[in-house]
Amino acid sequence: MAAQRGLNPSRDSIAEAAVALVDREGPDALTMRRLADHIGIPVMTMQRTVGSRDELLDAMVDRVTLTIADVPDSGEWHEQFASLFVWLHDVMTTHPGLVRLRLSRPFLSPGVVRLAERGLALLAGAGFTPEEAIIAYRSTYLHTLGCAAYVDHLDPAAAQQRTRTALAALPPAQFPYLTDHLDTVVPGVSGNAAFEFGLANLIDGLRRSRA
Amino acid sequence: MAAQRGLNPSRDSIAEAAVALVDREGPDALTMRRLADHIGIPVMTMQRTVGSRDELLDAMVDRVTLTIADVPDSGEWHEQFASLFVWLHDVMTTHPGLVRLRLSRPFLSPGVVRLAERGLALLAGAGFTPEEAIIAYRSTYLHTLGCAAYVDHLDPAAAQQRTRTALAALPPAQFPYLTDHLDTVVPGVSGNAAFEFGLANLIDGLRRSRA
DNA sequence: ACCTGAACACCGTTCAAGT
DNA sequence: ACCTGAACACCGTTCAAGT
Repeated sequence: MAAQRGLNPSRDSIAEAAVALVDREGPDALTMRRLADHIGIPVMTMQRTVGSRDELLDAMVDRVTLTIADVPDSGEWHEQFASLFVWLHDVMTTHPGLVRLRLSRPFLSPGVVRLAERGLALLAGAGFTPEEAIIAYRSTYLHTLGCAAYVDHLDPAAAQQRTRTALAALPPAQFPYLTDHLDTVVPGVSGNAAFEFGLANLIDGLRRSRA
Repeated sequence: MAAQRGLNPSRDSIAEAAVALVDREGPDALTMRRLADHIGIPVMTMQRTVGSRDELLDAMVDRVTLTIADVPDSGEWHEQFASLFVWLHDVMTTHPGLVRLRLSRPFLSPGVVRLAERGLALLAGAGFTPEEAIIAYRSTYLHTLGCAAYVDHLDPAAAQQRTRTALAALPPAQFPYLTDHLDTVVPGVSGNAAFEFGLANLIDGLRRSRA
């Protein structure tokens, strides 16, 4: 936890500690002061190597998205295309707070740029023009991030309970469907199944537009 | 701007001022103190009627999503279904900071609940089982919010410039597609066209699964 | 030169003092 | 009882004092 052998921790190891902190205690727990305390260095020493808070968030995304190379590049284009976004969704849901923290700016980390290159190249290989490819890529990309952003981190049970309470209080006359199907609707708020369904649906549409 | 006739502003009028503040100066500008100053009342007076910061955010979403009744309920189910999400996307992109501020908790405002009721009822009418309907609804819903969340608020030009600079610096050998199609890719980062494309694509898939 | 403590200008919320 | 000022425990970043 503390800096080893008196050496100041690197940008990447600070980012690692920050990701661990967010994973453990949620996005609101990430403050420069608290993180520095966790690592065991003065705040200003950390500030010096990692820059501002926004730059720390960049470093966190950099770190977390580096593993894209693991996605295989064999198989049909649509299978590879799907794998890319399953990978992205996995990364973002194993570190849930992160999407929320970084929503304000476009992701330009090496891993994400490589994802875009591979995704767009796959679409080009399947016959999409650049204009078609960028829109197809973008809609799949935003679908993935949208689903990942809505996964509740620390307490999904509490989120479901809040939803259930709110829906159960509705007047059945105006809300017949929601009140009738409460037990089906409430578990559905976890976005995971919705992601897979939407991704398959989107990619099916892309394939069909090529046939 | 100031409270009229000595009366303390209502929860809704505080929310109105808060939405205006976020529209004008972005999500980071929304603090309890600054908002109270804008309205012209002491912070604690505001706190009293609106509750905590999280409850203020709820009030803002409540206010902004009230107009769903305007969506017409005639036409084919898939047209109505599409209109619901176009409406949601419109609302969220005219008040961009809001999605980001409220990502942490499920939207349970009256307008959003009514959206869910109508959307799910439309799917049920088209023959989807409850289990199918909730997943279909959820993926469309998250796609919409995902696209809306990534619209950059205050300075889309700056966001595009940042993207362009990052992509232009890539080595063409490893990133042939991105460097070749820079002028097509960069404008594509605005999520609007991607939203419409993805929505049509998703709904086409839903229709096909019913045929 | 490098490092970092102290200080600054904030923040949301509690708590108690005013009426 | 209602209202709200002062205080508390934070926050990110600047600035200048240390070595």
